[in-house]
Amino acid sequence: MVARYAQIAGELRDAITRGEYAVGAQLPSEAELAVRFAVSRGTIRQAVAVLGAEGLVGSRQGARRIVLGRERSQSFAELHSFAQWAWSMGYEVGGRVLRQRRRAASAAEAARLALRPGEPVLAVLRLRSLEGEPVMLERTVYAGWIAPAVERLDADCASVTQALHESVGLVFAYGEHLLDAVAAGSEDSRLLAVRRGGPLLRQRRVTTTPEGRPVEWSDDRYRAGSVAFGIRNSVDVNPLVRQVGELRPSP
Amino acid sequence: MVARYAQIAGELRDAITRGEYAVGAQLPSEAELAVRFAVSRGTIRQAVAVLGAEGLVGSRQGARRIVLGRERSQSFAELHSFAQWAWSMGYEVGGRVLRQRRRAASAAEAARLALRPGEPVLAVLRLRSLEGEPVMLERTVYAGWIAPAVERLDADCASVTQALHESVGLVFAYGEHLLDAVAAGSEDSRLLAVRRGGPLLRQRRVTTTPEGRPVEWSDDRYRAGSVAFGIRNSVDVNPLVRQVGELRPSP
DNA sequence: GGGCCTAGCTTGTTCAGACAAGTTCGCTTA
DNA sequence: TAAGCGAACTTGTCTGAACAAGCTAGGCCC
Repeated sequence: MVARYAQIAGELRDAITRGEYAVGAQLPSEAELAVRFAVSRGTIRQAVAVLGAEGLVGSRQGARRIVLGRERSQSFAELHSFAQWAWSMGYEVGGRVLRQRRRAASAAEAARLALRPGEPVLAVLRLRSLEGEPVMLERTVYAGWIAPAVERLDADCASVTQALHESVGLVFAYGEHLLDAVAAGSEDSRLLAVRRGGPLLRQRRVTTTPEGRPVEWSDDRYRAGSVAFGIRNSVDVNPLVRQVGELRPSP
Repeated sequence: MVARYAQIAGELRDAITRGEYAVGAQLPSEAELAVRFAVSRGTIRQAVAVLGAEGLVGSRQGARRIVLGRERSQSFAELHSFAQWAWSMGYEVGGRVLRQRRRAASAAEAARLALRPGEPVLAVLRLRSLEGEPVMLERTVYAGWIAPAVERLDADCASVTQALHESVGLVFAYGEHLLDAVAAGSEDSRLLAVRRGGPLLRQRRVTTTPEGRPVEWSDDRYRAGSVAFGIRNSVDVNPLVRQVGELRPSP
């Protein structure tokens, strides 16, 4: 059972993607759409709000909505799961666990995962590849309560997200991401086959269940040029934030 | 005149920031808030929707909303304008134009700026510093129609955004960003005082007016460690997208 | 022709009510 | 004790209405 406003949002999104409404063109008025879809104006507003949040259309009071772009934005699952993302694009994806061990959470890890320092966590090092080439190195710390389920997985399990969903019904719902660039360390350079000190795109992230319980804290490093992250924002909705790193890198 | 729902969103956001509602705690129910603020439930829903879009609270049907984080997210202006961001954090900021010239738009630039190839654009190279240290190199291409206003600015104008707003009333409303890591080129390394081939965080972006007219296309490169970009997302609202770069870097 | 002004259109805000769907928790039952 | 059930609560969806505020285009006047 999909909500009516979501169906309408889908139809409008498809129309935009098909080019029926060109970039820069105007969308029909809310009243017009309400008649066309035989719903109230409130439902139409919910539908176009979805498109607004996706950055596909913009709006100004008094003027008709305009189309800003036509690319479909990814689902949360596609962003969270490297494998699901690669599959959706038709790429061949690989993954291999290189190291896995239990240990006590550091202070920083405990804070990220809402644990007490010293509580057990599971640290995993995974190498991800795309079309056979190593592309990303994933250093993940799982909260102790999910560790047994992770340990039961195959070492070359492609989609951990999907496997955990199927085995224990775990669902990820919220994420917090920090993107920056770092120099490849010796382990990074060896495993990703890049020059030591060369550029890597780093994505640090915490992922949380629908109940707000943090599950994992990860440091993912992508080979430069292999992937980029995209974001659309506006005056009304700006999820992107710039933060200072360390101004003076410690020697 | 600020909308009532925005006021309520502000009060709730402040309460969360103050720690009145701890991370992981529940928010009062919509009905309760409606009584407390003496508005209808619809208005309360708009208010909490704002907090949801900011990633501060999460919600599931049937259960009370929970607090996910407490940091205030930045305004569009703070993200867009390097200077306004630095000022808001109390840092000293500097900017200097190193090169500026008019030329014809390349095919790629024309596509980004919704121009025809060959139409005139203004290319500017700016060095940005924080606390006296060079931190970011900004290569911006302005659409021809705004070029005269940009050329009238001082070479060491700190906030171009603010200056253009004051001089010609230009307002930025939408942005599209692409984040990745690149190796420092020779010009990059000289101006940012980093090793050639070392890591830089690259932010490529297009900014657009409220009418949907693209104004500038920029390639900003940050010294590694100086800044990071943060994003919160969820199953319901996911503005972040992962994209492939070039899988095989051209030799 | 050019500028001003207004009428009509369009989006933004708010309300009140109704029902659907999911969660929580205490009570009952095996 | 443990599982199952259901009532009360809470968020999600949708309607219809009204007014506010901003934009646009066409007509009018100079």
